Amino acid sequence: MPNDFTKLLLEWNRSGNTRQMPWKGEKDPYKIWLSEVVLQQTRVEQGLAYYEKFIERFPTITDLAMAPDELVFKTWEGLGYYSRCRNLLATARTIAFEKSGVFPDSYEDILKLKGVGPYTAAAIASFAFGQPQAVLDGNVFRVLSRYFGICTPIDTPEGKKLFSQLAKALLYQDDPAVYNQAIMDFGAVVCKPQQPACETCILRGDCQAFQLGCIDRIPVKSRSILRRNRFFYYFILSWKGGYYIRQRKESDIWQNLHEWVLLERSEILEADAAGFKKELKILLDTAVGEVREISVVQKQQLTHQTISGRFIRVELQTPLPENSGYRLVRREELSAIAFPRYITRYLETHPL
DNA sequence: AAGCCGGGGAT
DNA sequence: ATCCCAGGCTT
Repeated sequence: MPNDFTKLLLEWNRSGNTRQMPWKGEKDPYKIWLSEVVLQQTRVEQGLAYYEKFIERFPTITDLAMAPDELVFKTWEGLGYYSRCRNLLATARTIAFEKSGVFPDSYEDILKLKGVGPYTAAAIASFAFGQPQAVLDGNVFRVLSRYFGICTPIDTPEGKKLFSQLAKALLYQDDPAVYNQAIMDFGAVVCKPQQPACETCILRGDCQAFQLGCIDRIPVKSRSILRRNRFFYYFILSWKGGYYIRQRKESDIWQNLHEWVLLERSEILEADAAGFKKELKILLDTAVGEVREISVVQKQQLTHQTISGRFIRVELQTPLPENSGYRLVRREELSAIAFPRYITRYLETHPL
């Protein structure tokens, strides 16, 4: 027998939830998994086009598993958190080639997949296989903390444990999939982070945060993130119609994506052609050509870093040495290679 | 347990 | 500017 919260939530879902999404009611675990990974820390509106594009290009998990890495990364380009893409591909290959294309159907086995944590495992288990696993995402944290007036920080082990138990206890056993979908829809549409629709909310009579007038202070988070400033100077070196790039490998931002010749500094550098030419010469330990253009300062905000810098176009007079770490690619090849947004944004206004 | 990993939209 | 998003991995 459902409790009051679950009853009210299901009532809202029946009568007041008009939210539509392509994966709603979907039972194919591949599509569920794909949609969930795309949507990790990503708004539905932002992820939607990527989901459609993946399904179109890779209709089955085997299609995805057999695809070249670069095509998959190119499809993911611009969505961010690129480890999701790397793990997506690894898991597709594991399932396609080691599990005969059969998606695991128990929560425990789903949880073992790369890139699949407690939330995604619960989502797949409930949506694709109807299992009684309660999802716990940003929406659920917010809805439950407000409704029950819980001030325990949600980003601590204690908070995670508390909300996990609560979510489990509230789950509608007769239809876990509908319940999970409903609570996330409710959090996204009604119990929003800012300016929630309390005036029309059918749960407000029992909502502790609303009754106490502290909606805007719940959920509570313990730590605040601090950002560091980094300064990237990208040299776009051209040689005989080609351009030098490399793939980022270090454990740093934008892993697996490509970039131009990078000079990183701890401060902003002026648009000084002679200065940049000198820096480049030191960086590559080789003669360099003419500096054609230096861009204005471009800035991008990441979660833990603020990237600022310039793009410097240089026409080489000799090719780079073989051991430079960079490879020469033709201009036409660049459209198949994945770059971080910081670079594609520049290219939008400064085509090669 | 804390820190790190993108990009975009809303406020 | 700040917050947050259908979180998960690494250290």
